[in-house]
Amino acid sequence: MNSGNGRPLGPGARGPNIAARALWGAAGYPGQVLTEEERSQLAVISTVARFGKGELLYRKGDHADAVFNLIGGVVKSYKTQENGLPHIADFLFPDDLIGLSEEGRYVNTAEAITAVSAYRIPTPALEVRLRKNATLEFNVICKLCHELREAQRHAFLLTRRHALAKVGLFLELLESLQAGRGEHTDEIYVPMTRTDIGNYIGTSLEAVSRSLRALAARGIIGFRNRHHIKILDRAGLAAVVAEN
Amino acid sequence: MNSGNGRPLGPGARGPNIAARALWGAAGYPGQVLTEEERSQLAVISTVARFGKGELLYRKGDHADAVFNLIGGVVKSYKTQENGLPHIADFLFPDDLIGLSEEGRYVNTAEAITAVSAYRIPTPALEVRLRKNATLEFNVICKLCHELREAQRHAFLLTRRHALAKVGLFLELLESLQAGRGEHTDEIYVPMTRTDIGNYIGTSLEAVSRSLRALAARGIIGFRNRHHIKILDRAGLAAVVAEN
DNA sequence: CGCCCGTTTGATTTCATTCAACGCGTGTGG
DNA sequence: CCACACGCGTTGAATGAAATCAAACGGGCG
Repeated sequence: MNSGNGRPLGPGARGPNIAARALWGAAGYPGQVLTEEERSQLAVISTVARFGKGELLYRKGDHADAVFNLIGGVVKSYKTQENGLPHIADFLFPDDLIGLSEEGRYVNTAEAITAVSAYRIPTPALEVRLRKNATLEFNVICKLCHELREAQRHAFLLTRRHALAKVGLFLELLESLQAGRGEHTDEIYVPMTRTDIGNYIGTSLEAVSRSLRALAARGIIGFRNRHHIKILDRAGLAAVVAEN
Repeated sequence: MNSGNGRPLGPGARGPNIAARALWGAAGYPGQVLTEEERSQLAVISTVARFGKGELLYRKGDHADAVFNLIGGVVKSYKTQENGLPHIADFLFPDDLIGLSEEGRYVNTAEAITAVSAYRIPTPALEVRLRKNATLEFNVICKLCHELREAQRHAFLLTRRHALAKVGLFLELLESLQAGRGEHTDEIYVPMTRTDIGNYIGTSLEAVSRSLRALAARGIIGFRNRHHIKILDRAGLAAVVAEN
């Protein structure tokens, strides 16, 4: 089972699953914050949806009638700025929650970068559940804090002046996300295009390309192919990132 | 009463107060998310703390034993990067919640930009309250979503290439925050230094200074003094921001 | 096998950083 | 009461790095 494009579900159970880290508790907090019971509860009110590469999960401004909990695949969340260029706010991976809204409307557009499967959880049912189950709700708070920190890391990355440092930090970010999902860490999976990376780190796609090549030329990273990068010299990478 | 450096408390009641916006509900959602009852509950477990300009509320890495709910004054939340330069993650105003932690440790350092008064809410007591009161908890979720959107706006701002556009967006941001707090909107209060602004928008302090002066030269903004700016030409400002 | 999208590489231009000096206002001490 | 010093802000000139425009390349998919 689970032989499709997705990754295996969490240990045993089926149903929505959320990855986050402890807020105040001890360090040994598991990556998953929902109990089996809660996952089942959420499973009752949710459906599984599938999207092909390039398909939209929703559009900015749409009525926000559901949130999505990714099962497999990668999603980019973006908005288009006044000048027409897109700004990618976030890349989303399995066990992430997506569909943030403001006053009933989605604030970003979500597009599948790869084939995607996700639990679709209608917001009215979710809100009812949340108000009833304080523990579930607390876990959602943990997840939101987690995403808040991610957004702050993103902003932190964007203050780098040199494209080299931005790309380096981006790679470190991707790797840490991958590690956080419990996947192998010997190679970084880079599902998005150079253009997407540029729209995330705030540079032109050419600068992304040049930076990656420069890192490779210095022996800091190596390519298996366009979407699989290996970090060969961690200290060197850290140095590049640090010198801004 | 309330004649000190603080601003008046919310309508009538005393106790912690949180500003946020609706998630899924109707548009007519009030800026304040706590009921009188909840404010009183929180008041029981919290104390009022005061900090002078330049004083630290807490340091990055400290054991996170409390969160703060600002009553009056302005706080900057920052971390120092590898190269030694500070990055300001956030400016915090009255009714904001501050003291985000990861696994029991503060992730940023918080410093008072002006004289500050704040409710200090110990985390253990808060967690107990949250787990008991689902509505209170739901409101905290609203607040966190709000802050998440703010962080994404920050990242959005940081992708601007030209310092002029960054400063313009920063002014619009300050103004919208001010409006969200229900204060007058005819003049923007800019409590932070040029250096702080630079550390927030990712430019040198000189670029901030030059950009502000350029905006003034174009008649887009006007100065009453260093910390009070008036927007004279909104369309012009929007144009500057839009052309990246 | 050939097309097309994504990527790489190159030359020019532009803007922010950097280093440096000066101005301004405030608070302090003589 | 004045002088000075210090922090903060402004202004100027030179350097450097990325954006932009443009063209060639490669790999994957029909």
